[in-house]
Amino acid sequence: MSRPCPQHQHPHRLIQQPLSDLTDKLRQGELKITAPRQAILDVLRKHSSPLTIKEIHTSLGKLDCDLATIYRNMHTLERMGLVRRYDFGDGAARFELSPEDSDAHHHHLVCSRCARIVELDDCFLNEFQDQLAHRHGFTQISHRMEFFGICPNCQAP
Amino acid sequence: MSRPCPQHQHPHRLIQQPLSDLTDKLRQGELKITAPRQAILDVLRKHSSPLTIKEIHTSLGKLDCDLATIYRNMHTLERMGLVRRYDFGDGAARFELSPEDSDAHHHHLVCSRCARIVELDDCFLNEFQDQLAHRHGFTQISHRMEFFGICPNCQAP
DNA sequence: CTGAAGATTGCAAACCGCTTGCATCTTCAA
DNA sequence: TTGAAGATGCAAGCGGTTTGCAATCTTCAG
Repeated sequence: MSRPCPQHQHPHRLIQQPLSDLTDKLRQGELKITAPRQAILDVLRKHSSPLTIKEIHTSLGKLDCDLATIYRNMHTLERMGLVRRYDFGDGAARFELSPEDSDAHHHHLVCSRCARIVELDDCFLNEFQDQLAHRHGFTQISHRMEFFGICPNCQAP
Repeated sequence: MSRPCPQHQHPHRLIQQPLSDLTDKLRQGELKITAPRQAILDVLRKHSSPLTIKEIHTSLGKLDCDLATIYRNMHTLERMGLVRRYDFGDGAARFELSPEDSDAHHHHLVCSRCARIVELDDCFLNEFQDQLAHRHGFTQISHRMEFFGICPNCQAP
């Protein structure tokens, strides 16, 4: 199934692309380069796991823009493929930068107590998902998968 | 991976247990047998795929109980293991009767346009999930997985 | 460099699914 | 039959998210 190669454990997490890269992508998408936009992308670049809107907002610190602005920007950036949205079932969407390889994706192991997030290897479901689509006549197939449990820190001593 | 045995395609969908069975389970759980409770279970027994609270409410028809009552009951029934909760990411929880084999579970293929739901075979992730828990030191591991796509009916003609 | 067009923002109000406090009603064991 | 525990209806409230609108900012052609 997935390969537990240690070097591959967190491959595309700390995304290294220079800011100019992102700026270019914004321009390509006919998006204007605004302070909130840049700051949001900055925050996401600094974190390795998905953040909620609130977390993004507080991480913005000095540049304290409106929540509605962040919500709107996350939609825009998602539509452009720059960020990816996750839903861990606690009622708040989370976002992280898309990996450079836009076809790749991965899943998460989330602690139900402290919400610590472990990023897993690249997904191994693509082949299965294609079979499924074919069998049931579906197109534009995709999937969501998350794992939940109690992380080592949260297990009673 | 999963076996596409046609007879097994929708094995535990139409749950056949007589109502008295459910009644017994309610009693065991020290739950009182009330009209809304019975009606909700009735509605779930008549449907093969997960229903939202709204759908349950309108399906109740004549017995038009309060939404809060349904919400509260779904919690209770879930805690008792009588129903299972699903989250397809559209912001509304969905519920279906638990299969008789309470260890078994399955996943869904959901049409992103019309919300048609295809019930899939029993899950094949248990082994993988256990490996994952062991590798990362997590306990009480569980997972969610859903597939999305455009169903045959919704594909442009 | 400037101004106009259009995108973006902040603010406030609204929305939606869901939860909760409270008074009243129902169930069920004794 | 009766009363305690549990369940319901109603209305208010909550958290995450969306939206209408007027003001502001980015961009680019001139």
